[in-house]
Amino acid sequence: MTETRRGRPRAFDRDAALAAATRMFWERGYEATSIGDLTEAMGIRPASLYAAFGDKKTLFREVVESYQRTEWADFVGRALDEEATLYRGLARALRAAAGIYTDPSHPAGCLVIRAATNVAPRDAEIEAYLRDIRNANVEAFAGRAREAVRRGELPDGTDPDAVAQLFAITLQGLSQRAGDGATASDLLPGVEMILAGWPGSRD
Amino acid sequence: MTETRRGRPRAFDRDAALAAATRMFWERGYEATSIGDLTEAMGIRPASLYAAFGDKKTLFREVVESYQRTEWADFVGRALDEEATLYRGLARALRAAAGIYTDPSHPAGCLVIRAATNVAPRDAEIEAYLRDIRNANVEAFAGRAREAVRRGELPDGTDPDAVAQLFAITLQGLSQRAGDGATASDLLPGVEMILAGWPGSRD
DNA sequence: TCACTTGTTGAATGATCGCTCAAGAAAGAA
DNA sequence: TTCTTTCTTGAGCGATCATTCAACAAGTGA
Repeated sequence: MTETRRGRPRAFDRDAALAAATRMFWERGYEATSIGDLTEAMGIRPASLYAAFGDKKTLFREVVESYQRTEWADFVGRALDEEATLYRGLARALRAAAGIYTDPSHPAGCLVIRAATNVAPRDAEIEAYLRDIRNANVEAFAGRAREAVRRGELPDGTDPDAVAQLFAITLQGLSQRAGDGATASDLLPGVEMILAGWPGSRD
Repeated sequence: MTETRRGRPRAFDRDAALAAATRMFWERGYEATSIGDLTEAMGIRPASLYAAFGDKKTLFREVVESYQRTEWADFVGRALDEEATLYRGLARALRAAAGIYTDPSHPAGCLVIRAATNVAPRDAEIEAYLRDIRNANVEAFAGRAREAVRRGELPDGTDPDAVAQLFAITLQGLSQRAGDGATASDLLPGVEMILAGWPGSRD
């Protein structure tokens, strides 16, 4: 029972505008993207942006939330969820990251990792917002690793936190290297070398 | 034969001011550090900064050059130069990075890796300046790895570029994790797991 | 002593920042 | 038609940005 909207209808596609904003933030980061950059990319004027999305910080949070639901970010969680063992999930995620982070059809690397690294004090909450997401992801990796140790997928005494940090270090490093122009074929052999150190079974 | 300086002498210690500027840029990055932030940290006024260091970009380049000569950045090259084998140099550098990047006595991570990642188009040359340094370092790693393969330190068929990317991915990932608040004891076990995959001799 | 050189001071430059507002336009409701 | 609601437009807000300038201060050289 959706009521008919009163008042003048929006003249632009909200989802398309959000996608354009996502691309800008992904490419330049939060602070380096100005409202002027956004309105130009979205094809609207400032007052329309503020009416439809709130202020810049609110828009950015909505961008991040929608980004995390896309395949460009969700591939990690899906790999860990869908594969039967931790090694398979982790290996699939890291190999996929080498491809996705360097895919030329969109900005390099991961938006959550890259978009708010150098930030003035006035935007410290945005920096913390992304950092909290990243650290929560590391904690989720550690939980998955503890489960794997319990299941006997890893040798006794293997440190689940070490596995989680290995994973986080590699993912964040891949994102950085992609931002520096590395290609998938540059990164994949490095990923394979890292996977070679895996302590347990590869099944 | 240093001539005596004519004119009014400088009222501040240029090296100390440069160190203060380094700290600011290291902590916040290039764009998020304003001239006002710098003059406050350096204890001087804008006109003195411009007289002594040129404009913001020139100051930043001098900061980066002096930073690279410090132990906080030079430890990588020294590890690779001083150790007899590539593995030893690489292992020493990565273990040291886990400690140095998280050392609470200075800002987290590496200035060259972190200080210009989200940058507006007007400062694209600064972004490129640091990226070129990083990519030149990767190329230097690859050269060192080619030499190691030639020397027989690594199994036949080992890809020197893969070794270089493994090294770069890990270093840049460590810098990122340190920026997110990870400690040395968080990161070291992850480093050890990565080193465990090394294909050749550990000597 | 006086010219010359260099550094410091405080104010001010134009540009850009995120954001807002008054006026008008386009829809449904009465 | 007229009222109400919502959106768009274009102009403009104060704040902050990097940078500069004229006036003054503190040294050296003659």
